[in-house]
Amino acid sequence: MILSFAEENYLKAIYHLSNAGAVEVSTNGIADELNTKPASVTDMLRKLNVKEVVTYRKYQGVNITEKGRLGALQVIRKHRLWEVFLVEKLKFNWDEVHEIAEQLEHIKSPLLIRRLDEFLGNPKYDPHGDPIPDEHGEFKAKPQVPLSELPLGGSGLVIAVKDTSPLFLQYLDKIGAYLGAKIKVLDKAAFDDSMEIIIDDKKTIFVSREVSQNILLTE
Amino acid sequence: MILSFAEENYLKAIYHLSNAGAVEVSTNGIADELNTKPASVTDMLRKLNVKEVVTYRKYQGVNITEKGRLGALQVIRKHRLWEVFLVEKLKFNWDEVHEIAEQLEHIKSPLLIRRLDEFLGNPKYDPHGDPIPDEHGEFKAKPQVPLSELPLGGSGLVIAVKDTSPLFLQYLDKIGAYLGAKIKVLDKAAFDDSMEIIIDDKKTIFVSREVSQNILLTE
DNA sequence: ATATATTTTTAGATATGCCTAAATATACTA
DNA sequence: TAGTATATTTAGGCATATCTAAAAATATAT
Repeated sequence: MILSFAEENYLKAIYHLSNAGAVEVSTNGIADELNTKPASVTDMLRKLNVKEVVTYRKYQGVNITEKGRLGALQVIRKHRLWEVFLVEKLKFNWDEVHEIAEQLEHIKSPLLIRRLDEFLGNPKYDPHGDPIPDEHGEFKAKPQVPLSELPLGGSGLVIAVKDTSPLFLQYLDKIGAYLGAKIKVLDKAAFDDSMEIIIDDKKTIFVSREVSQNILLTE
Repeated sequence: MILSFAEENYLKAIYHLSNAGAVEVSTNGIADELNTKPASVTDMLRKLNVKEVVTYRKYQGVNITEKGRLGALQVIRKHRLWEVFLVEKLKFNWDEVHEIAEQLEHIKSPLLIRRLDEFLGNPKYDPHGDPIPDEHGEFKAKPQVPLSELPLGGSGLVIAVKDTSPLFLQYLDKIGAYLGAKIKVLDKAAFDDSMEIIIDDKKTIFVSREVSQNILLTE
């Protein structure tokens, strides 16, 4: 099945939205995710429906099919492998790789990806802690808990980040909250859900709810 | 200056045709090179003319401008660096890399290319012996003589290949005419321009004019 | 349950990049 | 140099992917 650039991006967006809550994905939600207009989404959904990567009935939202899920996972696999390459081999920082990987993920060559995977030593996680699907779309996600849900006194290791925008990642660099860092909750403020945490038993800081929701930990 | 995928491909084709003979490039020549129709070329030439990467007056052929030449060289730089990456790092054979590099050459990120160049150790030549332009479009081509022009008894080292199609490269692999191999002309047949050669003082074979024109040597 | 608000779709454009068929300009040749 | 062949351009379409504005369907709230 051959998908265009644009089709791959829509599919990926629908996959992500499916996982982030309801199975039913809305036209507006996709438009938001992709910074396009709802009218454009409607057009594309009809095309994706014909290709049987989603099931779509107008006004009824859209569901990704198994075929679509596997297609999306292949694009995600490529994206994450390229991110590993950029960080591990080309010495990019983790906040610089997303945009470039958005381009690289559309390169069509199964052999290239197999060789790249090998060259990188078959990594299982990308620089943001997200799991890399294998050739069959299989992956194992480690159990992840947002920092925001930790109880007072609770602790865990940073295993992934939800928001991968440069600004957020740069902030994490600044406070030293790298992947693998240990975070312990010292205090929680009920009124705004901010918390005081200590990173690697060294640095004590306050983080807002916005931040604590986007840091994922293993227990 | 931002060029589209298609614009970059046209520019590259025009650059190659400019170098391979006349400065004036023909509409049909470009159509041939890109496997498109002359009518499509005419459309594109008008666009490229507006962007000032070529000078074009209808029925008068087209010339690449300095701005266009530099643009083309950047695409060529990316193409050749990716080819080095594919062969040196991902263990592709030299006949497998062209198509993939055709895709990779359009990735937009100056920083990526700078880092890739560094990672590869600033290579000066690609896997087919072609020089890699630097960031300013500068490169030094070694003097190249087609095998077909060598006199009887003459010899040289394979420094590049003109035809980079998989079939030709596989043929060269088969006869052992890798980059760096020594070739000596043992006999020349005037009637069909075929020749008998010896490769690395070991293997004697006959090659047609078609082949000898596409093997480039240093003297 | 009816009115209002929101979401989604349709209709009609636009831009890119390609095509075929026909017209026109240039080149070649007798 | 006239006539033919070749090269090039124009005209009109098509597909993809986007948009705005308006219409239609669905959701919500009193």
